[in-house]
Amino acid sequence: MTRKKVKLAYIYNDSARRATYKKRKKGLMKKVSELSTLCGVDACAIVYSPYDAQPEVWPSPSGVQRVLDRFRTVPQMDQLKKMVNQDGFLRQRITKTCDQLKRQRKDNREKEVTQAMFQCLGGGVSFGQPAHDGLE
Amino acid sequence: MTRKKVKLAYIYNDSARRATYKKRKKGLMKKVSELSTLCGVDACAIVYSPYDAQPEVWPSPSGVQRVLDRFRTVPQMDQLKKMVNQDGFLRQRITKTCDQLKRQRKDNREKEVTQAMFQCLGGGVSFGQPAHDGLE
DNA sequence: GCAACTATATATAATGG
DNA sequence: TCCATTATATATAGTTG
Repeated sequence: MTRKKVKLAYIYNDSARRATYKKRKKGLMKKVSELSTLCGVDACAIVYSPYDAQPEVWPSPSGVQRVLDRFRTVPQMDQLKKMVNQDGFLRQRITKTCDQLKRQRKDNREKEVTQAMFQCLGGGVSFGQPAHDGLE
Repeated sequence: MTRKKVKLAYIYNDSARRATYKKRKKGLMKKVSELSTLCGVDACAIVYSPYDAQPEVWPSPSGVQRVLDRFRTVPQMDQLKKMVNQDGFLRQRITKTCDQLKRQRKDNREKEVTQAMFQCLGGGVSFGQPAHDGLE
């Protein structure tokens, strides 16, 4: 989004992907915290990556836990599916997306062993914004 | 943050707060989806507010559920790390990770459905790789 | 309230050390 | 690799109908 308009697709270059990840994760966490602060809403974000041994979270592990507990009680999938099935345009879009997904799966399969090991071997605990318990 | 640099604090004016909420929630969801797509990471966001009956989530309810399940295992992992038996730990971790991977794959249909909705309903963003198998 | 529409603040891709 | 810089793409506060 800057020197050049980036294509919204998986970045295959390892170092470029990692660099982008670091920047965007930071930006995302900031956005969540701002939304929470400005509007007084309960929100959280969780990101898993091979770069962080622990998931990056906002606001704090316990804050996330609270939001998660709340989420568990809410059923909404049925409604979403119903909405989607009604729209032909969406369906077309989904079909197209599905093809891309297949290609991605193939790629992922090749990586998974390495990924699993990387996760296991990865280092220390690190959370996004430890000090701030977020919300309101 | 535009015509004027907004102070990062709760917006007391009801209508202004709601307007900001709507705009920023949309922007946040876009950011999460972009991070996930560009970097191939597993991520989710949940926002509760008085304006939406249901919590706003990304990517899909079940996708969020999966990330949440993963999150809950983290403290356990911390303890495991301190244990001495590296081999045992690694093996256990890999097994667990593979199981998660299976669930993720099974789940991708729903994920892509929600992403497609996000794209179509939310506006013109086009994803090159909407449903990613995550876990990298 | 909502959907544009700007004008501006921010986020960030590319670059250089 | 990480930082800092910087040029540009995006996000969004304020405004209007």
